[in-house]
Amino acid sequence: MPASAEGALRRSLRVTRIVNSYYSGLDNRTNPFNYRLLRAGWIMAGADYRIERASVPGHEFIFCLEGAGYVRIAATLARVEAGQLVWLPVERPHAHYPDPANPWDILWLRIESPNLGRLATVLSVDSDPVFRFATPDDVRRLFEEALGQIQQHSLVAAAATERTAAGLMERLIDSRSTRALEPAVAGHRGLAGLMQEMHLHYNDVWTTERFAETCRVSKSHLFRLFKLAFGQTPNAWLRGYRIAQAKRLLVETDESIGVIARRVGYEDPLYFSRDFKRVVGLPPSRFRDLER
DNA sequence: TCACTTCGTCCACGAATGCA
DNA sequence: TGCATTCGTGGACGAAGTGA
Repeated sequence: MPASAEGALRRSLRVTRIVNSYYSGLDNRTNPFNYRLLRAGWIMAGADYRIERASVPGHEFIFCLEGAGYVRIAATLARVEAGQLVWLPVERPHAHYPDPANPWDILWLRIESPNLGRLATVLSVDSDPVFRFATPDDVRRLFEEALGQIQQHSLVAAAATERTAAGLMERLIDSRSTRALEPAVAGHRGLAGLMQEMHLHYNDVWTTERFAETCRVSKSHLFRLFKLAFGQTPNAWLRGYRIAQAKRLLVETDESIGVIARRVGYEDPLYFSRDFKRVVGLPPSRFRDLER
């Protein structure tokens, strides 16, 4: 039996072991920094270990050391494998659990910061919460640093946590930056600008002329460039992002389908329903019922 | 660049639901 | 029971997207 298969089998038979689990000793009044590390821990999960919660404060970051697992936030279900990180905005209903055939070992952090929600939006965390890295060991070291800092309950440690959290954000942003794209589009400032505009103004009216003008290229070159970088057209990308935002609003709010359609950029609520069903497989109203 | 295909929007209509 | 509102479906047409 290969070593990797043997390791997976051994993990699938074990019971869950909480190796470390720490709480922060500093609250909002005593911690003057932007990032506040609320909790951190290390878990060697058994096959039946499962976390399912409606809401807790902050954002949770899980780094998979070995094995594999799954996370669910709103309607997004994602598989996480060794060396990958998953970002969970845990103020919303969420769940995470190991792959029973190969349960994961994870390091996890729960961080609170006023800017994390906006950053999550910019990085499309709702539609793609899993981050992959060229050098995952660097990310692992940041988690280990944070585990050491949270045990100290001092301002010096809180300051160090600020640096560690900022380093983690830098790596998350970097993993989704244009540097990760094909060489032909790497560093294309127009395309980077277009992506930033699309993230910030996804609910505006976008025409092919606006895509091209924002990217500062011709229409035909825009389609070539975009497809090379993302494997789809600008409108297809925008549609996926809008549907992801709509899923979130359907679960989090009581607004009507028509209001949500307009909020995410669909001028025609009827077309939104048709598009939603085509992408998700359910009409918006049915999706909302099931998710609640 | 251009011809062809696919997509997005609009309109009309019907079903389901809530309310007076 | 009738009316208003919300949501879903189908068809037509112009705009967007693709490939040579």
